[in-house]
Order: sequence, then structure tokens, then C-alpha cells
Amino acid sequence: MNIRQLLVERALVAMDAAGLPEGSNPAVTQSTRPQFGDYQINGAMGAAKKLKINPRELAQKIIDNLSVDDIAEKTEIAGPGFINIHLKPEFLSEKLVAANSDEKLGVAEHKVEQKVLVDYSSPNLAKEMHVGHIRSAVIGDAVVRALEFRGDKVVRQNHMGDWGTQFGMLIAHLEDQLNKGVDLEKVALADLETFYRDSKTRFDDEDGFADRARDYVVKLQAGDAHCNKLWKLFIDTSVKHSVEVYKKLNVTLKPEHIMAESAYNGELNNIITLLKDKNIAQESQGAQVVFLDELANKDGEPSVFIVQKSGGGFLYATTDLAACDYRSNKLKVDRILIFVDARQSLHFNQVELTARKAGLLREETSYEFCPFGTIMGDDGKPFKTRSGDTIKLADLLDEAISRATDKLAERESDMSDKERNEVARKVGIGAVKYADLSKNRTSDYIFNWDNILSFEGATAPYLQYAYTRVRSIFRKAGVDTATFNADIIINEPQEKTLALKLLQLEEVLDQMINDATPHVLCTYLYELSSLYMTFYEACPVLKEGVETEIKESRLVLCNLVAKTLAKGLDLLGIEVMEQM
RNA sequence: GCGCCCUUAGCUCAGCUGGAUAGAGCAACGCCCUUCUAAGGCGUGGGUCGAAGGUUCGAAUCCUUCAGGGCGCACCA
Repeated sequence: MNIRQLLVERALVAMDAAGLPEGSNPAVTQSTRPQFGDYQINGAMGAAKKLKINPRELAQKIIDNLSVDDIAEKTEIAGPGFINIHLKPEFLSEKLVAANSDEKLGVAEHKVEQKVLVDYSSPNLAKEMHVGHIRSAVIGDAVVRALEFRGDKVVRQNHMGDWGTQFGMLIAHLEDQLNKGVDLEKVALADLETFYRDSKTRFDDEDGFADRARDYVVKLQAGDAHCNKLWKLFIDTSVKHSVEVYKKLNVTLKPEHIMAESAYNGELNNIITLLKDKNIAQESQGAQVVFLDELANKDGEPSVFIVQKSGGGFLYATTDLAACDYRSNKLKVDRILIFVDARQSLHFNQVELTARKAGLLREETSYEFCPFGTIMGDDGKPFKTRSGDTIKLADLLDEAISRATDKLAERESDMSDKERNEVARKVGIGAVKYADLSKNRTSDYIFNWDNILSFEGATAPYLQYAYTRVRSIFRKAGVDTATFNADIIINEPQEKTLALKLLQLEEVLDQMINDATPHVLCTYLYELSSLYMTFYEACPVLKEGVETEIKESRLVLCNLVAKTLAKGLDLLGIEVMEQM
């Protein structure tokens, strides 16, 4: 049930009947205040401007043709030409009762299933995941879950960085360590961070090392057995580490979703050949390069996109082009969503332009680069992503759980130790994830321990707490929430606003899926919880003196709040608990 | 140099298919636990929406210029 969409459809019919040109935007939005109704149609003003007619008169004409008797109790024109829609309480009640007996809470599945490929997490291997890696994993996973809930077919791909130049450097360093007789298990892999940093230092400072590293990459990519054997040591350790982090983070990525850069190695030569044959790539300074006029600067100099290095080595550009081909031409997906740091915007722009020209991306495939902002330190400067101090993601998650444990210990509770540990884990991890998910994907992200691990205000624990409050009522009432349903009677304003909010889940999910922005769901769930808290204080359910019909009506509202919170949080990858 | 992004309350952020009095959380202050879990609720204070122009009946939202900040731009990913 998408009320806004329903009103858009009705408004379009009315606008057409009122003689407005096709393509007029009804501009339906939720009303900003109660006196303006629940929704408003603002399209009359825009259309009137284009046609140079009186907007109020046009609004009246639209209302005359607007058929909303089944859903609205009142429509009115206000101000310069707003059309305010006041929904019927009976309409809300009816839809809520239906939603309460529906597994999907009244959210319809997409009529035409789409095949959507989501490329997310995609860490660079040979390093531990640090705090910056949380964004792609957590945001991508939320979008994946929402897509599946709406009925789309999702292909998860973890495009791990296991094939780049850094591996030449790592292999060379590892080889030297082994030749010195250093024990492999202890030194090389126990601390990937240190190992990476040491290699990087040699790469930057030591004469000849960089050249050797570059040579090893070519060998690796050409299938050299010795290099591959050493390389595999890094990959296995890194993948194992990633899987542990995903599990802790409650992210649905599994080893079978790994489609790493190396997986495309066999295709890279073909890609270059194709680009050369089609005269898309040309040699320049010994490398294979695509010049893109579409991204030319104002002097007309085209943007440079290197697809093969002068030594013959391939780059992530080559791999990403091969990935386009595989996803679009082989898997034939409708959408490709890529959750990657915004600093790679130019690169992915270049990839899409080149891939489209070369036929590596079909026209029908939508290629959606979904960038996210950079992690900033408290000083407002970006965290170093290479060879600098970083906070390990695993450590951050452990600290979150530890803080939640302390907080929980302050409260009285009859829970067992095991239950308390579970609650602390869900609260801690939830808080971290919500802090990340609730921010606009595209903006930069200031990393601050206190904000990220806060358990008050607009946080996951607040939503989890709202959930436990509802569940507590049901424990007392002793009703079976799976089957319980009753008529909904909307008398109090708190009931009305809560009822309307409950019916807006689908609207929110659509926006989240279209724009790949989980923060709209975060905002929605917070508002829902907040409205529930208000309702909870104002509208007693089980207390003495509440009439049976009112009690049952409120129980249904409570039930829907609980189910919506649980489902919404589940789509964000955040767990709920019965008590806390 | 060129390109992309950002600038909203003391702090962290929503809002940006142009709409009615710009919203939350944190922090501050004042109330509310013999009544369904106070990780809560109710209330108060707090804003030249970076600046200046422009388009419009209407601009935080669109356009231009400027300032400040960030990022990217030929062989890393």
C-alpha cells in the first residue's frame, strides 16, 4: 500500500480530465502540518504557471475531476492553490487491519521482478577491514534486503580487491621474509596491517623494490605458479577475516558471493583486444588508453582512462570493464548497483562510458554508481586509507558490545547472563550500524566514538527499546500476536498520526530502493518509534477503565508497530529482542 | 590548472521532483516513575539555511558569481 502513489494516480486522472497536458507533475507530498490534511497535491500551481492561468481555478477544476471519495473525507483548496487531502479514518482502519493479517505488512511485491546485481563491501584484501569498510557493507546489505523484500531477484557480489599492484609488493616482501627464514605463519599473516605497512615502505623508499613488485604483478596475472602460491596465502587469510567480520556485523554476504577481481583475469586480454578492435582504445606512451571526449575539460582535452599499463599489466579499470560484460551480457541483470567510495566517481564514470561504447554494458542495463562519503576524523580531516593509523572494524564492534554490556549492567533485570550478553551484542552492533546507515549515503562521515556508540536519542537502541515496550504489553495481555486482529477505532490524535505513519512503509521502501538510500528507512523507523512512545504515554492499552473495543483496537496498533519495527530493522540488518 | 562534492541551531545531522510558520538528536534549562520497561515522555531557549545576485506568485531547494573546505585528474585500488 503506497498511499502517495495511489494519490498520484488519482491526481493524474483528474489532471488529464481537467485538460492539462500529458506529463504534468501532480507533485503529491505528505502535508507539512495537520491543518493541511495528510497529503497535498501541489501540481496545480506548477501547471497553472506554464499555462498562464489562475492556479486556484485550476485547482478547483482538478478537485472537480478528482475521484477520492473512497479514501478521503475532505479535499480543500488552500493558499495559492494547494489541494489538501484529509484521509478518511475508516480508510486507514481498513488498510491497517489488512496489513495486520498480511505477512508483508501490506507492502506489495513488485509486479515485474527485476534482476538486480549489487556490488558491495568489496574490501581490498591483504589488510584488515577498518572502520571505513563498514559503509559499503552495511549500506549495500540494507538495500539488498529491501530489494528482496519488495520481490526483486538480487545477485550479491563481493568484488574483493585481490588482484592489484599491491600484491606484487606483498609477494616480493613475503618472498624476502621467507628467504630470511622467518616463520610464515607467525610473521607474515598474523598481522596483515604491519606486513602491508612494511611492504609499502619498501615500495616507496627502497631502490629496485617497486620495479620488482610491478614485475611480480605481471607474473601473477600471467599465472606464474610461485607467485600464485604466495598470493593465495594472503587471500585465504583475508577472506577468513572478512567472513568473521560479516558474521559479527550481521551482513548477509557469504563466501559464495565473492566474485573477486582475480575472477575476471581470463577475460582481461579479450577486453583489451575488443577495445583495440573497435578503435576505442589506442596506444599512448606505451599504455593502452581510452580518451573520453564526454569528460573533456573546457579546453577540449579528453579525459584519460588507462586500461592496460605499458608493461602489459592490467588495472582495476580492465577488471571493472570485464565485470560490466559479465554482469550485463552474461547474467543479463536489469540493474547494477555499486557501493563504492565517492572518491572513485570519475573512475566509474569512465568505466560506464567505455563499457557502453564497447557493448560491454547493454542499453537495458542500468548502471548505478552509488557513492558514499569519506570517513573523516574528529579533526575534520579524512582518515588515511593506506599505511596510516586506522581503527580496525573488528575492534570497533567489540568496543560497542562492551559499552552496551556496561550500560545494561546499570539496569535492573531478571535476564540470565546469556540473555544479557545477547542483548548487549544486538544493542552494540545495532547502534554502530544505525549510526552509519542513518546518515545520507553521499555525504562525508565524521567518525566519533561517542556518536557512533551512543545509545540515546535517534539510535538503534531507541528503536529496539520501543519494540520491547510493545512486546511487554503483549506478554501482559497474553494474546497470540500471530493471529490477533480487531477493528481499529481512531479517536485520539496520537492514534491517527501513528496509524498514518504505519501505512507509509511502502512509500519509504520504494524511495530507499530507487535511490539506494537506507537513511530514509532509518528516519522512518525513528519517527514511528517516536510516535509510538507518544501514543504509549497518552493512550493506555491494558490499564483499568479502557473499554474492550478500544483496548483491542490499540492492541492491533501496537502489534503493527512491533511488526513494522522488527521488519524495518531487519531490513537494516539490525536485530531486535523481547526484553532489554 | 581543470573537474566533482560539501557549507542548515553550540555539536552531529534530516529536509533539496521549488510550496504554506526550516525539522530531529545531542548539549543547556524546567517538569513527569505507588499506573502497560524512565535506554522513555512533556515543555523552554537556540537559525542572516556560507555570501551576493538572478529566475518565480513562492527559493534551504533551481541558475550565475564569489568565499571557505574536501576529493579526484597517465600507468594504485
